[in-house]
Amino acid sequence: MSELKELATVIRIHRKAANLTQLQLAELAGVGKTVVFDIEKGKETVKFLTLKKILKVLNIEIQLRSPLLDNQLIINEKS
Amino acid sequence: MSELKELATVIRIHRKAANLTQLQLAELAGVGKTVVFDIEKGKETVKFLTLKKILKVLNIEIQLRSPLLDNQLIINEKS
DNA sequence: CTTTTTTTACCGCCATAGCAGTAAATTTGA
DNA sequence: TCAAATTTACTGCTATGGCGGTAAAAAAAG
Repeated sequence: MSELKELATVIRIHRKAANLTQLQLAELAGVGKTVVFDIEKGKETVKFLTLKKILKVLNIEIQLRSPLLDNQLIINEKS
Repeated sequence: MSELKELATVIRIHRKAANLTQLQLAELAGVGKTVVFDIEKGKETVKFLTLKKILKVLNIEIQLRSPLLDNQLIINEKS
């Protein structure tokens, strides 16, 4: 399973857990319904900002990790 | 400091640590030099795939985190 | 079963991300 | 100091992401 398939799955699982339809999630995130569908389908070329809007609604954080980053930086925890 | 400023900073720090110029990083990632500059400047509307290409070169991993996923991690942790 | 809801899919349109080229600022380092 | 390297900053162009509308599958509810 590819990374973005996993991203798609993670989003779908969280959306279901939140008891939201794709349309509801899109509206809450302030994006078009097409994007939610595309992301859950595994589209790789979505805008990072758009993805973040959706992840925020679902309370999913993006964390950057690397050998250099001992303290992991959470980059979408606020705003 | 905004989230994406942090992302910009993380990328710059890793790029410097790898001793790469923006142009070299762009070429290694297979993207245009403009994008590397824009991201390090804090541009919020970069494509997720483009960002991933750059992060990959710098050996930075994107990790999704949420209460739901954390529980899963803890459950599966000591297998 | 039938009806309702949700998902999948496709459509044209618009806004813009990404591109190379260029050149000016800035930094580096010899 | 001063030349080279790098970064910053524009440009016009092309490709495409995101949009709502629509409607057919698919799933859920009754």
